This record gives sequence, C-alpha cells and structure tokens, in this order.
Amino acid sequence: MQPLVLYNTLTRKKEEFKPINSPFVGLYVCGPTVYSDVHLGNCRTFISFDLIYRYLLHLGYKVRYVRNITDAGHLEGDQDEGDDKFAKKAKLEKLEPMEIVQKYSLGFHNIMREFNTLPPSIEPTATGHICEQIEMIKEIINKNLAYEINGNVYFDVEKYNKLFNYGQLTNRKLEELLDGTRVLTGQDEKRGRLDFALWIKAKPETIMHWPSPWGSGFPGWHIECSAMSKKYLGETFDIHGGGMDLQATHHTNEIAQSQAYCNKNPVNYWLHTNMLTVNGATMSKSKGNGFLPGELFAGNHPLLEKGYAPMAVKFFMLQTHYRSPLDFSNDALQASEKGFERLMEGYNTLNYLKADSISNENIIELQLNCYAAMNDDFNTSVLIAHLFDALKIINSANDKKTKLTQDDIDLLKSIYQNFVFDVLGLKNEKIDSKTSQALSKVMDLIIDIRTKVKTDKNFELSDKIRDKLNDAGIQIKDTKEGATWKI
RNA sequence: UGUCCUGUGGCCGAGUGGCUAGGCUCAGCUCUGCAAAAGCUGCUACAGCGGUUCGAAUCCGCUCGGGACCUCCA
Repeated sequence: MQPLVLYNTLTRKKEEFKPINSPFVGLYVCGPTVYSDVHLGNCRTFISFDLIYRYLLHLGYKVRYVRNITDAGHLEGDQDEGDDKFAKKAKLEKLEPMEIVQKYSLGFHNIMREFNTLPPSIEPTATGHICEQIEMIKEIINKNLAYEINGNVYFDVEKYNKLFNYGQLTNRKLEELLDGTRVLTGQDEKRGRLDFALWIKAKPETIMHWPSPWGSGFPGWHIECSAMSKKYLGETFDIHGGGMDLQATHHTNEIAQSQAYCNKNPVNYWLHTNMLTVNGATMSKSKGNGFLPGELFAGNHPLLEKGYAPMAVKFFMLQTHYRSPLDFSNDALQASEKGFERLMEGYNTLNYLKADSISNENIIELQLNCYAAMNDDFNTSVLIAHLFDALKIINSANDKKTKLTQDDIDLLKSIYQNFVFDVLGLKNEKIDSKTSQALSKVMDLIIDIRTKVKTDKNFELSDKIRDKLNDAGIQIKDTKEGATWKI
C-alpha cells in the first residue's frame, strides 16, 4: 500500500506523512470564535478535519487532537482598540461575556454532534490559558522581538524577519507584504505596519481583562494558539490545520510567535481547507451571507427549496476534496442527498445478500482503491466514487447479475464499516427504536393484507394502499421475494 | 494596480501528458399487472487563441471570465 501523502501549505507540495514520534500524532486545528452561531462554512472546515482525524485513527495512529475555542481577545476592528467581540455582543444581548461564550460553545457542540463529528482530545480556551500567553509574550519581549508601548505589546515583524522568514506560509516576501498594507494612521503607536498586538491594554469600559506585567488588559488573537499548541503538543508538532482564510494573517503570525519564542519551526505540516461559497462568494459573517446549519436542516432559508438532513449535507461536502472550493446550491445538494440515500440503501441490501460459491468480482482491489484514494491527500471524491463501484456490485449481486462469495460479502461489509461509517463518519439516520418497532409490526400487517389483495388481482385496492403509503412517506417495492418497504 | 488560486459535459465534481472517475438529471431498454427499486445502454466535456510534443483537458504564453489576499472571518 502506498504511503499517506498530504499537501503541505508550507512547501506547496504533496509530502509523505512522517510523524515526529510515530505512532503518536499531534494535530492542532483552529476552532471557532464563539461570539455568534457557527455557519455552514465553519462547519465545512471542522468536518474536513474530523475526516482527517478519523482517517489517522483508522490507520492506527494515536492522535492527540487539539481544537481551541476562542473566547477572548478577538477584536472587532483592525485598529487594535476597543472591546473585543464577546464584550460587544454581551452588551448587545445584555449578558455577561461568559454567557455569550457558553451559549455559542454549546450551540457549536450541538451542531458538531448533528454532523456526527468526533470530539477533539482537548478543547482548550483562550481565557483558560492567560498565564501561558503572558509567559510567552514575556519571553518574546526578552528576545527583543516584541515591544511595549502604553500597556500594549506588539510583535516586531521586521526585526523578526531578519532572523526568520515571516512570509513563508504564503510564499511572499516582506517587501511585497509591506506594499500591500494600508498606510498607518497618525495615532497608531505600532513601529511597523505589519506589527500585530500580543497584548492589548484594557480601557475603562473593557469588560474582560486580566492583570499582566504591562498592566490590565487582554491577549491578542493570535497568541492563544501559539501558547496552547505548545502546551499540549510541544514546541514542534506534526499537523496544524485551519481554514484557508486564516493562512495569511493568523497562521503567519502564529508561526512568528512560536518561532520567536523557541527558535524552532513549530509545525511540520500545515493543512488548509478551502472555503464554502454561496453564489460564488465566500460565506462569511461579515458579508452576512452565512447559512446556519439549523436553517439548512429545516429548510427555512430564502435560498433553499427544502430541508436537508445533516448526513446528506455532510455527504455533499465530502464529495468535494477539502482543498477545492465548494459552491452551495440546491441542485448539488439534492444530487448528494439522492446519492447518499442510495449508498445507505446498499448497506441494507448487503446485509441480506446471499453468497455464491464462486465470485466474479475483485473486492480486494476495490478495497485497495479506497485506501489509495484516502492516502492521496484524503481524496474523498475518489473514495466516494469507489464506494459507488461497491454499491453497483452489491446491487448487481442482489439482482443475480453477478456472483459474490461469503468472503466478498464480508469484505464489502468491512469496507462500508471502515470507510463509510468510521472514516467518512456517515451514519444511517433512523427513527427511535420504540416507534420503529411498532411501525415495523404495522407494516408487516399491511404488506400481508396487500399481498392477499394482489393475489386476488384486486390491483385497484393494492395500488391505492401503495399510493396512500407513499403519501405518508413510506415506499413499497414489489420484488420477487415479496414486498419491502422503506421510509 | 500587485500577488496567489481558479474556469471540466444539463447540474455537481475527481483526474493523469496518450488508455478519457463518480454522483445527480434526461432518454431508451430489461424486469414488472402497473409502479418503484435495481441493472444495462445512450447523451462524452475539459473557457478562447497560440506554442512545446508523435500526442495535451493535463506543460508554457497571451486573452477573457470567476475567486482569494493586502480590514474581521473556518
């Protein structure tokens, strides 16, 4: 089997994955800023990294998956002044900032559960790691790569760039970056245009603030990830992930801080997921074009024709490779929903498939194809194509058009288990068991009656039963072995 | 303006210098009392113009279109 290869933003190449200390793998992903509901674009990123986490686990790695929750220090504007997003929202909703944090953290977790993602190993918060951040800032000041002015601490990008390569993650030179930056306003106290805040002084109206060597204040946005990744994964760890939009600013600054602090390259592989777009434009909070997952499930959004189940939405996302942009549309969603249901139906078919003594399918090769797809930078599009190959074989066998041995059937079951359920993290959505058991008995009865009616050639009545059931969302299928039903 | 990414059949989406995924839709066929489901068949694409090559959707250049970054955003 070919090795796992992943696309590293740092080198702009696909590279073989070699953990620092196999079988242990350190994975850090930038989590949400919990001052508002997560939108679907946010979800795409976390679903992508859930897939990556799941596949690494499937390969047998012992993964420590750290995904932070940003609950402080995220400023509203670009001037490094004023209150942060939580305090602002708190004032708006007349709540404590920590109530805001709690509300949206819970909402985030609920959505992630609906999407059937695994919880990370550690989910640290910025407010829980103020000391670690202060310690890191102190050390960066000691190294002369940050400076304090009036209770604010800034990172000195130009000085840092003399020692390291500041623009390495985006493959850009400092001069280019400087050219692209807005001119400083007169009252700005930063020395360089690209300098960014590590610590921000509290104003009298600031609600969330902590004591520090530079007075009362709160940490800048980027320092939390440097501090927490170092604490839980070490000075250099394997994989750091996040959305592409974080690459230029947040991750670039994160590398700078970490490298300034410990003189080491903090991360071996940087993975970035592409954006979810609506009508070609990035879904973002500031544009106000964000879909909330709840709206999508319920179908109560102006752009939606109907609601879609979480698993159908997830399948829609997984049909596109994580590094490609994904545009949201009703047609695409409907196509995915249909395909997903067929794939799931295939698993049911598989479970009552009868084995033959000979086989004319190569299931082992199919399984290898699945691994090959995933090992090529987690190519879920290709993986899903192979799963549909499996589906075709299953249905053909069910129609007696091809033959499978018991070994083949068992291997197909294991492919479903490993790839559909464990790696892609999809599940068959079913109604609760009590109702389901009762319904099952009722349906057995109805089918029994209808079969009698059919043998009496009373097709008018049998069709009526079928149509009425169909109206109720239950579909009857007449097969040679008798009728079956599904919701 | 600059830098980077991108443009695939009705829709969505992989992809390698030659053997041309997959899903959905549509049409026909098989099966069926009729449906549904499933299977089979068909629709065969790579923005445009040049160039490199025996051969390019895949490499290079230009043009046109879309997007990202330089403000906050997964």
